[in-house]
Amino acid sequence: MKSISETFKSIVRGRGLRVTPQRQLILDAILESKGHVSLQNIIQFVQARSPIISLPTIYRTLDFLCEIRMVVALRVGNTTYFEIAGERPHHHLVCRRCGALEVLPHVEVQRLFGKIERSYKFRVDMDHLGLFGLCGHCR
Amino acid sequence: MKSISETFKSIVRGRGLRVTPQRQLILDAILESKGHVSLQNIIQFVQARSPIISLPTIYRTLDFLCEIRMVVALRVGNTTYFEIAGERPHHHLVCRRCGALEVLPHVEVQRLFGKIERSYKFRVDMDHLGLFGLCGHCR
DNA sequence: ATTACTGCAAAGGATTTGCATGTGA
DNA sequence: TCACATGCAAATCCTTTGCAGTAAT
Repeated sequence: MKSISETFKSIVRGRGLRVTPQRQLILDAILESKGHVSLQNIIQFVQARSPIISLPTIYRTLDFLCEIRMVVALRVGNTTYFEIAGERPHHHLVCRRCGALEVLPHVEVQRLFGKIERSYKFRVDMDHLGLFGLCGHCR
Repeated sequence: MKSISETFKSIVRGRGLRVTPQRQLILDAILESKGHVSLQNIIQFVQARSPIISLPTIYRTLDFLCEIRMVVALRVGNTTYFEIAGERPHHHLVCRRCGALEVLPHVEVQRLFGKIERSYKFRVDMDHLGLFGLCGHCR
């Protein structure tokens, strides 16, 4: 089983594109987060390690990672999060107070989506939901 | 029973503030929509009728209407919608194809929120959800 | 007569683009 | 070598702000 970094290199090179230190570092920022990172945190992470990397490169690289389907972008409220593509669909519970994100599996929302489809003839097809509220600690 | 426009005038004057043609026109844009209007549609509506009204005034007035609780703003994806405050909480089904918004009453999502509270000790407190998908016509 | 509200122009922040240079394959 | 990727600077988009003039009460 190849590591995600290896997979990344094969995908990129397979397309005749290039693996650069910038791309690796930005991918690392997402990998090390074990879950999801906000755009702002990625920028901090990257610039802390290598202040030379420019903002346009960060934006372009994140677009690039999404295009090659290594990464997905999630909009939750005003914040954009990035995570390694994979275990989708799934959802997040976002604490308003402490900002913690907790994963909510898709099965939990399937009943609601099914009910909506039956009652409203509307097929909800969201593969990510960000639900705000208060977590156990902050209640 | 007073009309919404009358209510608006009393609220505004009651606070020592002023009813202006600009504010009335922007409120009309929301009232005539029978439901919800996007910011872009409000701008179009207003500027079609009175091109003199400036963008800053539109933004300031919408903030103002929200502050006095006549109107609520909803972010659905990248778009901000405005509607007359009132029957909340409630939710929207948004068709990806035709853009139609359908109302989803809060009861429908209550079961999910309750389940989440029991299983995850997380209290979801969203009073508006925008659920994307395909409506009956566009399926 | 007050003083809140408006319009204009300009500032602001976040993201994107053009172009010359640098660099991975 | 050669095209892709980067960095810089500038452009863009949407929204907000400062300020002097206008208008509602």
